[in-house]
Amino acid sequence: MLSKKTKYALHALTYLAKKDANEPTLILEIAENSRIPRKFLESILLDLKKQGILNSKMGKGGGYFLRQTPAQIQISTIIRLFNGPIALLPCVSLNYYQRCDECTDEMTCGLNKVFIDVRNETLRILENKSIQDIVNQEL
Amino acid sequence: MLSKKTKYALHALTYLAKKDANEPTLILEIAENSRIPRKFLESILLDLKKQGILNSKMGKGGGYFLRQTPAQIQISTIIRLFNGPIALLPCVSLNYYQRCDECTDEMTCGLNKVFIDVRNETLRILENKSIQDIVNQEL
DNA sequence: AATTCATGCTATCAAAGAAGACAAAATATG
DNA sequence: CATATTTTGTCTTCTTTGATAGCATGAATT
Repeated sequence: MLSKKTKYALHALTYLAKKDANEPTLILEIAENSRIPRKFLESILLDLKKQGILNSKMGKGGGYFLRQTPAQIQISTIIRLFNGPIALLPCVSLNYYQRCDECTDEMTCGLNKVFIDVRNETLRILENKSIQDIVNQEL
Repeated sequence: MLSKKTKYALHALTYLAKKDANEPTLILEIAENSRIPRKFLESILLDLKKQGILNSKMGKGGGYFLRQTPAQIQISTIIRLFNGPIALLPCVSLNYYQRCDECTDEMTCGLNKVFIDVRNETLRILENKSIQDIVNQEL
């Protein structure tokens, strides 16, 4: 399951995607409309900024706004960022690979093989979904 | 990601699937060969027994053995049992449904719609995988 | 000076992971 | 038949980890 953080991130991005990308939106506005704890949301938006997905402007008239188009922001990217690996086992993760302690030899591990397969198919699905798809569903 | 418990369960089942289903296997044998903490494994096997996937025999010559064929044991079943929902959001889970607090109206939530889609496709993959598939990979 | 983002720290809570002690059941043996 | 041995079953506790959330303070812009 996705963590709340991930869900909040997706909600916030969807909210921003529906607004004019040239007008910064206040954190507070996003927080209230998307029902996200304000302080928690701050750290989420900051992470998104560091990843180049959002940009922000300080001072009066400031706020956050999209730096990429909604169609460019893949859901898989957001999940990886806030939820970690998409793969179901560390030993089959592309971006967060880690050896399994139990497993002597990955070459002969049936679990490994089967879950590489699952990962590939899952990625095919998730990489075809973007924030734009979420927005489209809400119209 | 799958919990260790889930991974252990899959390993243990794979181990048992490779043995004669009529001869009970000792917990200790499974634990050592699959590198699973013994006591932790006990509780896992017990859960599998309660679900009708395994059966056990006490006393000398006792142990655990499969009650279903490896092909009958779907990986999705084991994941649900030890890892919880397969869906990525509580509001799109078939077996563990829960409303989202943030979300006023599921009908208009774009996230909901998109992740129902993801869930359906994920299930299509996982329900086609069984313990037999893992065993086959190891031969 | 007011507004807004940026950063770091702390507290809380729940769940996962692991291990020990003792109980119950089945079998073997004399 | 009685008892010892083997093996699973149950219960309890401990440690570790991660998610969630809130607070306090600093820095930048208008």
